Amino acid sequence: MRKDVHTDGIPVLCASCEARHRGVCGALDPEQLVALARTSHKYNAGSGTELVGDAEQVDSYANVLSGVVKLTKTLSDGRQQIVGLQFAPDFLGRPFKAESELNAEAATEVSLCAFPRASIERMMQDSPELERRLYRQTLKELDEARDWMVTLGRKTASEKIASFLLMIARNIDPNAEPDSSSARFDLPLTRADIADFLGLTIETVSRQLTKLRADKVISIENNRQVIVPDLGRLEARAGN
Amino acid sequence: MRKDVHTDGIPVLCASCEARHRGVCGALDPEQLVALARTSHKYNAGSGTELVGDAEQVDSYANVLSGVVKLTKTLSDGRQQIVGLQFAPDFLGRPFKAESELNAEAATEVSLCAFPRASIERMMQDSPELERRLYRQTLKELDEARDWMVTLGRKTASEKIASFLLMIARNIDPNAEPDSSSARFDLPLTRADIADFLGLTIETVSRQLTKLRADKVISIENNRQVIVPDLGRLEARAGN
DNA sequence: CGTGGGTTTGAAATCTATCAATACATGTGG
DNA sequence: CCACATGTATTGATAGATTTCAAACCCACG
Repeated sequence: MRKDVHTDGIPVLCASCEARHRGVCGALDPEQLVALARTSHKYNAGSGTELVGDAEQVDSYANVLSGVVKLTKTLSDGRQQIVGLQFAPDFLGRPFKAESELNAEAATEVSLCAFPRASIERMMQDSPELERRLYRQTLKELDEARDWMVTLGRKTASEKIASFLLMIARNIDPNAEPDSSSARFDLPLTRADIADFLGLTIETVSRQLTKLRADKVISIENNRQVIVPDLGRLEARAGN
Repeated sequence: MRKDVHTDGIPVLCASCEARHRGVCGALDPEQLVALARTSHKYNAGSGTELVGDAEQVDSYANVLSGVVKLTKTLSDGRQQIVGLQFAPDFLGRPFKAESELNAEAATEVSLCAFPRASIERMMQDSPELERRLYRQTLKELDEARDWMVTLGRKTASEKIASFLLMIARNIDPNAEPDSSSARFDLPLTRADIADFLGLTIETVSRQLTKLRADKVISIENNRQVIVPDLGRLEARAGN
């Protein structure tokens, strides 16, 4: 008896995985997927868990299946900066380098699908399509990093906050109606994280959020749930 | 008669080109090099020349052969941020995207070797080695961008200046003795450019340079030539 | 009901930006 | 070769934004 053609040969682990479509695994044929899945394991990590340490040997990469991972760098005196946020179905890892230059930490509860570094690097040799997907994600991350440099270097505190909220809304509004003019979501970051992302202090973040609330651009429930009734008005404050 | 084996089949255009060794062209065999060279042309551009405009269709990429190219982004009200600097033998271009998201401008006199976008993208199909070199450069740029985000978000004005001088010293000290403890170079950027790179004003840049000079960490001749007698002392001010 | 993490709010201090004037370099023409 | 003009850089005084220090608040949780 013939199995459904679409799931024929797809590992159970991958059957319902978002990364198989939009993520890097989309580059793999069923055979390769089986090979990779054999060495993969899915796991969850609580908010705050360190996934990769700075200056640490990295021997496994992962796909983000749900939740948010923050990438941070820390100066010797403790000042910290978030240099990247990863959402599902992003690939987590820096090919061609055994030692991490940054810290990866779960910003929320996260679910990951991890596989040995060697598996991916071997598979990259065989599958130009896989390498190309990884390359494209890196280009996307570079675009995002450069956009963020403008925010860090040239925007005011209130523009930074508005830009941040917009970025989050675009990445995690669950009911992702393409061009809805409103949004509602849970902040995946604490005030301290937001401060580290924007190059501000906790207090400044709090004050600016309060101001946006006072101006009725957003409303906040339980310190976490954000409602943006009109994304256009928020965008007008992002200073682009 | 047999030609010298090392230059056998190498196009004249490429014979003395740095990009053929350290740059992306190093990925190409002589045959491919000939094919690419046929559609390439070398040219110079004076300081200030716009090489690629924001939101402009891009139909050619290039290698930087000498000089410095700055990549900038501008907000609608004119605030500007430099989001990347490219030195020889960097590759200039953003594969997989027809429209530029930023502005590329000659920061000094530059010499470039340009080729049609289509040539490279076609050649990437055939040569995984070429694609890999481009991928590696993108990863390097991403690493650099993330380092710079820390500088923009978390360092003080004087740390920013010290970090900037160190970065320049590492990239363009002509007599590149690997681990010399001193350096001497011409600043490739004006005070205004430095300000746009660091997210500061021109006055703050000037004041911090003056302070470094007063503290004898650097000396400056003709506003351009910088001498760093002890790179260690400069590094100590970069705040890493 | 108290404890503690995370958040908000307030007042003062600090850093950088802004505004304004002066100095310096480079290149031109007399 | 010098005087002048122009763009660029330095220096000074003041204003403003964000940080720092401190205290109160709020909620989730034991």
